[in-house]
Amino acid sequence: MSVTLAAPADREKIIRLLRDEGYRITQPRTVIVDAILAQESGFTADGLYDALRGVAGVGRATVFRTLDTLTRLGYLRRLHGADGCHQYVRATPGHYHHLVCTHCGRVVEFDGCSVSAMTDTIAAHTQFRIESHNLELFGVCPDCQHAR
Amino acid sequence: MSVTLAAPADREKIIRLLRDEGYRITQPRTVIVDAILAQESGFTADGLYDALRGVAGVGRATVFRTLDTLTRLGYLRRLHGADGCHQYVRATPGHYHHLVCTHCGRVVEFDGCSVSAMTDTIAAHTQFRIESHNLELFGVCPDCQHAR
DNA sequence: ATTTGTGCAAAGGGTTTGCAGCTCA
DNA sequence: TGAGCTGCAAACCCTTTGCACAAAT
Repeated sequence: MSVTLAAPADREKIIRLLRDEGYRITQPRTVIVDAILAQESGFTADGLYDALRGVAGVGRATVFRTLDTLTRLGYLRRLHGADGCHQYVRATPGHYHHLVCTHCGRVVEFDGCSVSAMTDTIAAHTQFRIESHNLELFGVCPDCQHAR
Repeated sequence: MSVTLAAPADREKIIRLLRDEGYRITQPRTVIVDAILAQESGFTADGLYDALRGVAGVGRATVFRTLDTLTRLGYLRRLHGADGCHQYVRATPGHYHHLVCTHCGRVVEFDGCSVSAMTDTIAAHTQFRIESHNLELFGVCPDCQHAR
């Protein structure tokens, strides 16, 4: 199993991928990317929009469109569980599961070797052909456990 | 591991629990419970409202409120994955995971013995104290695999 | 020069709320 | 009878869309 802190902030890598995928590197997009990299934890689209309000004249639609793009590219993931079905977290393309600290919002990613073992078992029991899954974990990170 | 077809339809059990919890057994609530038990698969609040439209003068708000109540009592669960973040499925209180057929919508429940093994492993690796999780699987059920 | 992206404002979907009246216990 | 529940409609929140203009390649 591999476990990493979520999303090593790599502005250049994101911008390069955007360009490689045929997206233009516009001022609003770079501003939004920077704002995302500044987020300590999960965030909502509208929260990000508010954060940008003072800084630049970026429209709400552009925020939504850019979040969508980055989600498609794998640099963001939408979370659904616990509080709020509309949060984004930074992600590393290829890492598919998140463990979120419910106190400070810190996000840890882990890969799914044991997940696929489990889906195999369930497939055998149910005869379903399992095509996808959605797994999110919530808990308290070491720092927040000690800081009390 | 235990695997069951989701939610053996038990109208009386639900109504008894509602009463035990201090809820009144009103005509709209029973109509909504019946409508839920008639659902073959996942459904949306508004879909249920539409289904009731012709039958009775049940208001949209009441539908939402009742779905909320039944979710709290464990007889419904909200699904988030795949298509639509706003579906409900019938559930059995105490069973926490669902496997949904993406073709016919059939829902199978399974318990989480292997899930807790996995969360233990992840907790050991990350030092997080894991408090809750959200797991949904999507696939194709045996019937839909053969019917093609 | 072209094509893509943008802001704005309006529309859209889903859900919640306020409240007067109704109903179950 | 009275607390709890309801329907209605309006409000609300989040997200998407249409469109004329602006900016990146």
